[in-house]
Amino acid sequence: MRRKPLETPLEAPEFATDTQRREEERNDPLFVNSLGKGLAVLQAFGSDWDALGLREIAQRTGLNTSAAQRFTHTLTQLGYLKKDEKTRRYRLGPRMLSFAYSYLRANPLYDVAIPIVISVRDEWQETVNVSVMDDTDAVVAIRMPSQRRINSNTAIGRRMPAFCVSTGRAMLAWLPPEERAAILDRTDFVRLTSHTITDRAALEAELDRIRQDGFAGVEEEADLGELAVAAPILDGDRKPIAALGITTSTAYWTMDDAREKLSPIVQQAATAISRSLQGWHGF
Amino acid sequence: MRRKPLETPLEAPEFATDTQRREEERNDPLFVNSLGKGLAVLQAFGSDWDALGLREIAQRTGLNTSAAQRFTHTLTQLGYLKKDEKTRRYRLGPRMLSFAYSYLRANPLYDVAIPIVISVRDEWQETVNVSVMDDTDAVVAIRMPSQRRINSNTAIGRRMPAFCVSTGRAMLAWLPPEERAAILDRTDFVRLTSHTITDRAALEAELDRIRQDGFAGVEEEADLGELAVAAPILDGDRKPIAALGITTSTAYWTMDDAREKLSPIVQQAATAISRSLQGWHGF
DNA sequence: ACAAAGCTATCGGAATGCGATAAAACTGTG
DNA sequence: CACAGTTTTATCGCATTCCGATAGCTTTGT
Repeated sequence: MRRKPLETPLEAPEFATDTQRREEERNDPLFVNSLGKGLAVLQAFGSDWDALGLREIAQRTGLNTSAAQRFTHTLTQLGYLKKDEKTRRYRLGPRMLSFAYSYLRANPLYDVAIPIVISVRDEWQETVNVSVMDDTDAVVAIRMPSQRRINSNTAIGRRMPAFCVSTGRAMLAWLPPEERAAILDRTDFVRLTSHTITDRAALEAELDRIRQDGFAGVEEEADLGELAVAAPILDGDRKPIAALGITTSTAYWTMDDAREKLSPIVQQAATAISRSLQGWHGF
Repeated sequence: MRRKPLETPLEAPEFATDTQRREEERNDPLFVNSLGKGLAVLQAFGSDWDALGLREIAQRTGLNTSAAQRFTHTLTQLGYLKKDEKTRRYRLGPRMLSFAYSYLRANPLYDVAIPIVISVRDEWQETVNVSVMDDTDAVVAIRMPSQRRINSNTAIGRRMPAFCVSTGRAMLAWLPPEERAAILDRTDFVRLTSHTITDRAALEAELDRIRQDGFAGVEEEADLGELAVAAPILDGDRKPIAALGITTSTAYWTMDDAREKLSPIVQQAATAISRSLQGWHGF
């Protein structure tokens, strides 16, 4: 509500996909609709700030009031939603955080990456994060913000289109060609800032360059004033399962400086993590 | 394995997670069972490390194979689970992280707490976290680990019984008496270490002391070798909605030192956050 | 104060999820 | 490599469970 809506993306379209997908899956006999709808209700809280009323939930999910009623009721009973009895509005409950815990604990990446992320952050006083791939998006899995660039709208779990962020590009660049192509086929090349590369051919050329350089550098393509470099984290099969990036401000760094000083850091950190991840195979 | 169909199949399906609650909700006409079961499947991944097979999921959730099949299928379709086609086992997908993001972004606590948490951590080189209350548990919402005490089994979303951790006690101590009592009634006073206070009367006395002191200090009651102090974060109604704590090691600190030096820090930080949270009312 | 909007409660009907079962795909053992 | 044991996938008829319309109730706004 009080956040600058500059050129930052207002991520609305996430639910639209769910709706149409549900439409297709109508005659999948194994698909449990009720579950899909219930989860859609949780997703409806996606990127919004304040609590939602029943009516709003119904609108966002495309459910009718009765259905929204049943699902919010169920989710509240189970502790996933909290209801303010006074305003009769709903919020996500802290239980939602525990899903993140389960994910992180199950992933050996977390254990090995955390100490390295911390030491890089402390040494360079810059924000460090590790992201993983989810379909066409890069999702932040670990984040250690620096004092001078906190940017509280980026937190663990934030998803950004992979094609325009440094960690995403690092992963894309190391993907086998056919997988890369498949993801780019599905990608919506949204222009998040005036600097965003939205031409697929140009992006593919950039990815090849990244692969040669050993790291990805991105300047103001996702957020204005932001400059980031990232390197891929590879599993036992040499497939990119994550990427480690340093995010900083154009106020402090030029891309040339970052290439020279920051890129060796992220490469070194990422390969150190990769080394510890031999024997692990992502899906 | 097949069951003998000789006996009359009186309501067999029961939830491993919460059997009794399910029993009550049996005749709640608004409760959507399919959603509850689907979420139980996600919870089944809770505290376990490696991927789960269909059979294991069925066992943990108390669902039969068919049901487990339908729910894993649905969750996989929607991207919440990832399936390894080779081993046919399931893992949580990165999408689970996004729930945490939604929760954090919706909570004004995050924005105001993050900078303060960071500066305390950097100044004192100690692990700082902010936890919130969920029923009888304290759940970590923000965590900035220090170099020397990383403890990767504590991460965002970890839930611990409130009664035996510093942040939990800080919140309990500032709760209105009847709410405090209600929570303690439901609490299972497990002995996590030999130091854990498991006597309710003793705990209540300690909570009163905490209330007077203005902070909670806990030594080795949840984890051996760990020492922590915490202070409550209050909303506009002066109700505790969270707590800020410093977690450190008994190798570096004695409780006396911590009381003297660390407790003013957490109290100061927590009140600073509380001040910014005037006008906010938790549920 | 009075509408209008939003939320809660109820209910009959039928679509949808249920669970048994069988086939298929692995796993392990000699 | 055959064979038994186990886990996963696929199919299907039936009844349970979810659906959505509706009406009554509570809050909000002017």
